[in-house]
Amino acid sequence: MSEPAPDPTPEVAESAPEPADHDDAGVESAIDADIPRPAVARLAGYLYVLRSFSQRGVLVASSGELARAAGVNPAILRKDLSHVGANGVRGVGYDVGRLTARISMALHTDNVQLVALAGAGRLGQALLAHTGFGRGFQVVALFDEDPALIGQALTPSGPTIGPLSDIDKIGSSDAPQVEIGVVATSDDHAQRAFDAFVAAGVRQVLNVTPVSLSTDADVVVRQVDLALELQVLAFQASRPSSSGAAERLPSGRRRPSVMGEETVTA
Amino acid sequence: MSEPAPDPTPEVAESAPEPADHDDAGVESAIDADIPRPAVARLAGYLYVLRSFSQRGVLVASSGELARAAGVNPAILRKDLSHVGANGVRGVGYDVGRLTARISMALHTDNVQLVALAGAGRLGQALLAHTGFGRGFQVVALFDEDPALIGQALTPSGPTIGPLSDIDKIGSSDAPQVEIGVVATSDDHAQRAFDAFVAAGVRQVLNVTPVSLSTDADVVVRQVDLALELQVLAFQASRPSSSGAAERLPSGRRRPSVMGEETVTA
DNA sequence: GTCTGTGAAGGGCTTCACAGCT
DNA sequence: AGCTGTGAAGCCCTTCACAGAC
Repeated sequence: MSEPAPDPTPEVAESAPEPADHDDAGVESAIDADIPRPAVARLAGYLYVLRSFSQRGVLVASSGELARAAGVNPAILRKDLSHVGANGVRGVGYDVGRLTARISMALHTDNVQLVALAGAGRLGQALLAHTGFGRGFQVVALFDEDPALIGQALTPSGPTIGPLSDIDKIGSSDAPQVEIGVVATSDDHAQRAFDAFVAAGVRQVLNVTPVSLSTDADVVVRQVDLALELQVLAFQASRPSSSGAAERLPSGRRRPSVMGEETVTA
Repeated sequence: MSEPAPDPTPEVAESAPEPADHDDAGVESAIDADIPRPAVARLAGYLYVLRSFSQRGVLVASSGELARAAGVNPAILRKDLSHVGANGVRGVGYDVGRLTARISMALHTDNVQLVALAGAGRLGQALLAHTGFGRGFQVVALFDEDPALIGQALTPSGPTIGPLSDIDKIGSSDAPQVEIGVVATSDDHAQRAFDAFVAAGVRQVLNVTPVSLSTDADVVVRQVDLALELQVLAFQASRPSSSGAAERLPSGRRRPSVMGEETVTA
């Protein structure tokens, strides 16, 4: 048996103006936050898959279909969904709209989170573009040390870039409460921007610099280093690829990981 | 999916049959590639820490110092270093220069790896800037679909941007052998760029789009999604911070993870 | 019959703790 | 005494396999 038409056709036909229909039939059970961290990362990925399914007009999907689209094992997908109290229909599958709503609620993506971004360089701008999607984030403050950038606005309706010394202003009572700070500055300003975020009361920070930030405060820091990912990839290149045969695979074999997903298809 | 040229030439960059027991100044012992994936990611991070130590004139560092700077547990740092055959001096610590060389060799960072980048937008440019450091990567090919970018060069000495349809040219014999492909395009071009990379013989791909790439070929794919990281961070925000007390910590308490490092300092 | 939900098994990684060298 | 290197314990997560609902 071979792969059932891995459609190399053009991407999603944009001719499906699918409204995001949120119909929850009394979804109420508040799920505990005892979701394993790797599962949280995967659940966020399922949201993206579900969105594409919805745009294609798919109303119901089985765990197998979702898993293949997300590049994970069907069993772990079902287990992940069980963490958010998903209600699939046996013998049928999952309702795409309802499942989307369920995961969004569990990940608190249904409420818009306010983000402050330190570092408006290329990486910061890339992040700004990716968050603007509709994923539940809104960048309400921008900071940078480049004099050419200070005072400008990257988006027509977006905030004006201020110097890093203005980070403390997001802690003032009249300013909107920023939930997440992103450190995308140059390496030598990363710790300083981070300290300012902490002083301003930000409790979660995404650090996209290679600098390891340190603090005494109660802050959750998540670090993503693109160059480090390249190094990890380069190392795995040198690993022997197991059996010499195999050009085709009877069933997709994937090896997922926390977030730096490693999908070895062999 | 037509392989223009199968890979009859498996290039074994390094073949080290037997570990050498004697290592004088010449670091020679070949370490087996049985390094756990999370350890590889941390080792790459240690390189960054060691570089900063070296710049500050530090010649010797203990596992405790290195671990604090890297934000990890001292025990796991020692175990990570044991995987690369590190030779620390008991009662003293590690020689910064020697340890750097040792890790670089183990991660194959001592040899420059050639990279092809599809997608020269903000994210691609950010990656380009980060790899240019001296981390052992060189971007030798750039591709994008934006007519305004095609034909231009982002760096004075860098390659000229070509259309995505030119990706197959990196597979030609006269072109330099690209080891790693990076997919940083818009979502609707990601799979296409990926397929082109695979057809051109690229065996490792870093995917920084949220699209889950699928293939039948023997390719290692690593995915990093910045927006997904934000969602994971936002979720962990809502977790109860365990004990209500704790403003100070007697000893650093860290919770490391694979790569999306989560450092809860409490 | 199909597909979900989940207990149980299995594996990998982190942490502990201590032996051993300097 | 101080610090490294490592076996062993423990934990978390993934995978398997099957009972149960439609």
